[in-house]
Amino acid sequence: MNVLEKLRSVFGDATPEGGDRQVFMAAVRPSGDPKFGDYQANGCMALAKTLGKNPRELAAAVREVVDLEPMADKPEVAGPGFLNVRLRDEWLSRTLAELLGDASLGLSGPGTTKKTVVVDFSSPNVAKPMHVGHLRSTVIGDSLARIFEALGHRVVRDNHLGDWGSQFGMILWGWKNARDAAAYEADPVAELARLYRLAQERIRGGDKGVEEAGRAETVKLHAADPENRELWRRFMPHCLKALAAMYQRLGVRFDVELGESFYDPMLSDVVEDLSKRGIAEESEGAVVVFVDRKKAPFIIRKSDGAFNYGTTDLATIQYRDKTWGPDQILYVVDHRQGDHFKQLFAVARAWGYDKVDLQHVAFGTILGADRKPFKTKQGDVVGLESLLDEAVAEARKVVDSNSPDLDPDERARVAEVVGLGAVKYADLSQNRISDYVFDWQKMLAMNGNTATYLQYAYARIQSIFRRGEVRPEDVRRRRPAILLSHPAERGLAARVVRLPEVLELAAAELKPNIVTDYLFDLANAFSKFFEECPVLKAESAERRDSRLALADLTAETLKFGLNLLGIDVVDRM
RNA sequence: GCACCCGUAGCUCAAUUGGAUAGAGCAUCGGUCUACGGAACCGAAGGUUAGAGGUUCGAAUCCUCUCGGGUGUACCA
Repeated sequence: MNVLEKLRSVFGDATPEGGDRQVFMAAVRPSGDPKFGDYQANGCMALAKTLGKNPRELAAAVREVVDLEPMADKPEVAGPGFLNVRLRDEWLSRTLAELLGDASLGLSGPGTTKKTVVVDFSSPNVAKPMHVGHLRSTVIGDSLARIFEALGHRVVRDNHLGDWGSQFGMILWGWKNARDAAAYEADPVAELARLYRLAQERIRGGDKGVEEAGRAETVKLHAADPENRELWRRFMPHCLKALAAMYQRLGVRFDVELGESFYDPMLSDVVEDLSKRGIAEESEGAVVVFVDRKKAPFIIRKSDGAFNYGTTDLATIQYRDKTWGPDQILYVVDHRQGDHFKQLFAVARAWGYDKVDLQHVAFGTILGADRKPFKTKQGDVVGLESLLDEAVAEARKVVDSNSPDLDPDERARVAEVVGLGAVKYADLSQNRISDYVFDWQKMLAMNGNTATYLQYAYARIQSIFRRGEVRPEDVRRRRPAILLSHPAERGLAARVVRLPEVLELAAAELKPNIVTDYLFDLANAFSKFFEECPVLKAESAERRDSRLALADLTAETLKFGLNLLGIDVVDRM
């Protein structure tokens, strides 16, 4: 049950004469301050102006009409015209009791209409090891996919691999001119990465020869040159295997991994169709679409006849629309491609794809402490593998010192879960468009607003059940009455029931940090409860059962929420 | 030059999109313990939301200008 949605509909029915129901509903929201209750309706002030009435009187009138039974008593009119709602304890108790046996924690209700969403994320270039820059897209995209799935939407996770671009031309050049056969034998991906870096360095150093040679290799590859195609086919499995290993460690999966190469056969048709419809035109030898005459056009065929990523992206939209008929396509990509997507979406709309909601889920570049793009001291970008290893090693130190009683295998497992959780959470708990300052300390932190804090709260709850020799399933089956006489109990209860509305908001805003904020708040409320309300030594059997139930619901919510962030929990840590 | 993004506590970030006294974490200082796990809890201090105007019941949020930073800007992806 989505409490906010329910309240919105109830207040919607009480919209004053002449007011906009939608606007009035949207003005219902959780209270920022508990002293104003649990939820508040703020629509009266805005309406008062358009209707030419006194906002407090309007609020008083709504108060009389609105029917909050049995969730709450009549709302309270406060300030200039706020309507404050406080959920009834009996209602909260009953709702929690229902949640107790519900594996979906209240998400399985009728809810909003289900849609199909394609999430295009991670999308690394193959043949280059993944680095910290790939983390954001991978982790944010995975989390958004999980959130939409949890809400019952149909999700297509698509890894749009960069397996066809000019970086392959550079590798081909490197292979033909500088390969180390033994190194390739030993570790193909490392050798290919070395060749790529070598080519890049030469080009950056002003070597026009390498630049042209690389481009020529790319053209040959695209033109079905047998040798280059053969090399591509040889390299790809190694590259994909290395990527798959990384995704497995991260716990990220895809439904499809259709790279740029997949769309290659469709590109000439795309250009032809756009030209035939008069959307594309020739300019300076290239085929382009002018989205805005004053600005640079969107190029779909270069003057040398080759296609570029804009063409591929259009073919991709066409394919996705045909294959899945999505309502929404999310592109989880660095904000520096904002202009590209703006143009791409405009061209797609002109082309007829005006029903699908195309969204660029942009995020900031990762910077070092010096505010320049993040590098190690050696000048290389930090590899994702070594970042994860570092985080896990850091976690291992803490586990070793705090829990020497766990056997080494289990400590290793806990360290992996805690370390990866820390890294993912550091990325997900902040979702600003502005650039992101990479900070080892923050990445590896395990105090405060971190995944570790949430995992710790979970482990403490499991510990209660272990110590009390109680099985959570038994508590769930008993469905004890939930007593909310202590403020900490009530605070916890009011948060547990918010999960569905939080997920809806996170999905609407495309912001996983809404989930992290919620979970941190929940864990905080639990810590307070844990300090102030003894569970196993509660003063009565009824109270003990009630608190066990509250603890179990909190644990299940934490586990569920962390899972939506791609983060695991452990029973002991 | 033009376009877009950003500027919030010492640092890293929130603020449910115009709501009530701008909140967290880290760092600093002080407290809590025979504990159902101290990877915790409580408290203090820290702010003219870059600056100046404007819009209105109400602005970190919207508008204008100024200052500062970032990104993009015709054949890389």
